[in-house]
Order: sequence, then C-alpha cells, then structure tokens
Amino acid sequence: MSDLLKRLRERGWRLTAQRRVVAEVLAGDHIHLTADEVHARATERLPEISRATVYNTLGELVSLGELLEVSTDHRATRYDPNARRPHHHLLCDRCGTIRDVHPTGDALSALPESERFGYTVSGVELTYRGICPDCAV
Amino acid sequence: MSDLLKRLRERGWRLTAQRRVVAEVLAGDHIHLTADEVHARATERLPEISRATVYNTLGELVSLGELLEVSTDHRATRYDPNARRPHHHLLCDRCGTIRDVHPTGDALSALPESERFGYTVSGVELTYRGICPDCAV
DNA sequence: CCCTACATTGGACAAGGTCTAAGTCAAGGC
DNA sequence: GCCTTGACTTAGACCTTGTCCAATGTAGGG
Ligand SMILES: [Mn+2]
Ligand SMILES: [Mn+2]
Ligand SMILES: [Zn+2]
Ligand SMILES: [Zn+2]
Repeated sequence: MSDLLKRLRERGWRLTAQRRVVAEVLAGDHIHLTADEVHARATERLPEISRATVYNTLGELVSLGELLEVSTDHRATRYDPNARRPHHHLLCDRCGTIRDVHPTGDALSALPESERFGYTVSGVELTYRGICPDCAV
Repeated sequence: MSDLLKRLRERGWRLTAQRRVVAEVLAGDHIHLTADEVHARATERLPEISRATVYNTLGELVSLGELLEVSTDHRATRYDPNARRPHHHLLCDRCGTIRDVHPTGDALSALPESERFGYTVSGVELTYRGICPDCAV
C-alpha cells in the first residue's frame, strides 16, 4: 500500500477501489493533471468510475493537504501530488508541460513592508514561463 | 479622451460607445476585474452593451498589449489595465482583493541553469498570498 | 449624406465544475 | 462469516465561464 493510502486510512477514509485508482494515477514526479485527465487515466483501470467521484476525491485530497491545486493557464485546474516539498513551476507556453523547479533565495522576503499594504503575507507562488526543448524549433 | 482611447484611435480602431465604456470601466489603479464584472459596470453606463462585445473588446485589448490576463484564483480570468509597467500581485485569500506590488530583485535569475530542463525561460510571475487588513480579525 | 467594412447583438453552444437523489458497499459488531 | 449502517458512488441536471455565428447596426471616409 502506498504511503498516501496509508495516511488516508489513518484519517478514517474508507479505502474504495475508486480512491485507490485516483491515488495510483497521481503518483510520480512532475505530475500536474487536470481533473478530466485523472478521470481518463482512472477509467483505464476502473471503467465505471464517475467524473463526480474524481472531483470529490481530488477535492478531499486538497483539503487534507495531500494535493495542491495549480492554475497556471486560463483553463482547467491542475492537481499536483508533490505537496510535501515546497516548489515552484516552469511552464511551456506552447504545449503546457509543467516541471517542478526549486529557485534559489526567498521570494517572500523580496516583498518590502512598504509593498504589503497591511496584508499578512503567508506565501508566494512563482511561475516561470518559456518554451520547452520539444517545442523549440 | 484618455490615453488609451487615443492609442486605439491611432491603431485604426473605430471608437464606438461600447469600447469607450469598457475603457472607462477599466481605468484606475489596482483594477483586476473579471469579464462579467466589466460587463456589469459597463451596463450601468450603457444598458444595451452585450456580453459578447465585452469579451471581444477585452480580447482585442489583450492582443494589443493594453491589458493583461491574470489567473490568480481558480475561477474567472481577471483583466489588468496596468500593462505598461511590469509588476506582480498580492492576493487576499479570503475576499480575493488583488493589489499590484513591486518586489525587489530579479526572480528570473533565481532559477539556476540546472533547474531549467532545457527550457528557454522568458518570464516569471509572482503571486503573493495572504490576508488583507479588512479581512483580518 | 451615403456607403460599406467593421462592430454589435442575442442566443446557441462547449468546457469545466458543482450538486443531488437514489443506489451501493466498506468495515465494524456480532 | 453475515448484518447493518453510514459513508461512498453514480448519472445526469445544472451552473459559470467563455466562444461562435448569422443577422443587424453604425463610424467615418469620400
Ligand atoms: Mn508541482
Ligand atoms: Mn495588476
Ligand atoms: Zn512545450
Ligand atoms: Zn480580504
């Protein structure tokens, strides 16, 4: 059993076939799938899984902090299983491929007090944009 | 006539009442409206303006580089008239209010070659998250 | 003032996402 | 092992955001 499923079990989740398959589909590095992509891949292993269950499960995993929502483009939200290690994203403007990246320095401290407008600032997201090697001429 | 309308005139735009109203609604600092918000405000001044025209005009202004699209949350795209001066964003997680901010340093150079995966990197967006003074207890 | 290419309109359509009522099943208790 | 029950899943209606189109209107040059 994967670490993720184990943690879910400990939190009182019923381990259904549907939840197992969603967790399996999300395993790996640099994975940033849309809900419909998760559904398509889950359907290959469990043909009767519904869209609603995929959305429910993704939402629950986000609430538990096991998944991050990423909205780099202006289209569908993507789901990121690399929630345990802080990171940022590098996005190809042509094909949409996303890689996890770890810039140096601390972007939070780059925002001076005078630019905070009284907000309590808790986090920062960086999205680098460019063209990936496959899409380069 | 505003600078924006003047520039549009110079680029061959017909100055219709609809385009004028959309341009007026977008004037100001820290403005980041959704298309439907633009439509609602435009309707107050020109009741017969259609949703399609608002979308058309916003799209054209984006193509001309007069407006930026911002997708900080996972909902509707927001339109940012502050396209002439590079900046980043500070977002309230409770009410969604967005402010323009200017962090120090160069986030682009914070991404080492070893973290670029062969991409040609052309830009970076920073989104700071927090709680605004109005939403703080 | 006319003409016409450009602009606007309402409504159909599509994609992404949410919600609900009815049926199903994981797993604890016996 | 079986029962029971509340949690889970399902299909499909519905909502929001955004695109597209054919018909209609009009800005602005001549
Ligand atoms: Mn990631
Ligand atoms: Mn802005
Ligand atoms: Zn690419
Ligand atoms: Zn707020």
